[in-house]
Amino acid sequence: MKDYNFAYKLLAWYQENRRVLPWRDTHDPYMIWISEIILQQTRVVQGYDYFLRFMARFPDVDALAAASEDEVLKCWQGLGYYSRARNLHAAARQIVEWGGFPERYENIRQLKGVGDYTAAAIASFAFGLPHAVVDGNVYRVLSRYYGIEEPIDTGHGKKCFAALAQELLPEGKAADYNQAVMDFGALQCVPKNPKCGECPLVGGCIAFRDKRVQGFPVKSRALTVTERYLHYMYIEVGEEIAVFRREANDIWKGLYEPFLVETPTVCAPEDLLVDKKVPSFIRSDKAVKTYLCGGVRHQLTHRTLICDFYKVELEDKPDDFGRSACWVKKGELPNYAFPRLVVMLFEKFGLW
DNA sequence: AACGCGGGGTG
DNA sequence: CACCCAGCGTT
Repeated sequence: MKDYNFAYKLLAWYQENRRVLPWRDTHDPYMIWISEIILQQTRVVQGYDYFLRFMARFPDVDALAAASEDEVLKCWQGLGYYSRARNLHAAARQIVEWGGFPERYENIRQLKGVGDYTAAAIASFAFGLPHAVVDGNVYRVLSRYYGIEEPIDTGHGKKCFAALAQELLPEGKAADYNQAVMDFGALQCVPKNPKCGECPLVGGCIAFRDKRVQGFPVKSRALTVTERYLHYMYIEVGEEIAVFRREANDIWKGLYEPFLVETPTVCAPEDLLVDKKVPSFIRSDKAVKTYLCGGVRHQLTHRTLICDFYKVELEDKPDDFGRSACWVKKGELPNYAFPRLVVMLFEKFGLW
């Protein structure tokens, strides 16, 4: 049996409390697509300025498709989850090849970087199609209201929530309803200390009735944080700095960084600057000086990066790094996309 | 099914 | 410090 009460109370709340955002009140699929990718695992306040800059720099899908991947990543610098930018760029070229933005859910869903959530968001917001979104807000709101103990991070759990969300979708109101649940989760039914005292749905909320609001949603496993040990070598010859584009399927793929030596465990300078750990041209002798400038800890969601920063002084460019270097003039460094950690190191040591 | 992927805000 | 955010792709 369909619970119309839930949807209509939510829609009434939304009319009074909706956020005004630049990607709302438009049906332009390009604008909606960009906003949805930016907002994956990213709060509105964090993505807001990036959205405005991105639209100014790449106003339509042709502009995005014509750009280089490096230009797109530069625009994305600091936002994180850089595969979003790479996939966005690849998808733009796909769209141009198709001759325009896809208008059916199945075709939208085929774009790189577009999963079930984003396909439903674009389909409903741009084209009014009846697909329910399921994001972190929806998991929290539905699990609390209906008291669902099914974990949200298993295949079975995801299916259950997707089916319920779809069933709750009011006919002809997919766009408003989807926006309503997400705003409700972001503003009212927040993760910690939700505003149950002034909630229009509190009368039917199972979690509130059982005084277990903070126990929802249920997750089956916890995040594990491990450490990585990075040693950056700032190599300057004349006016030029050696930087390298990360190509591996690892953190920061597609971004640039100084010469990196990574060790499996902590490693002090006297143990690092020996044969077989670093290339010979970095080891200090009469012609080469390598010295430690300092260290920082950098916290990511799932990694603690323990990072030392070295300067290497030498007279000529080494002929073999074992990887392909880009020699960049100091003043040109801001044209390259760097991880936040590298930006902070450059600032800390006054290197740009 | 489980894991990897950023950065920042919040209590 | 732990947890979460308009999730997705790979293994």
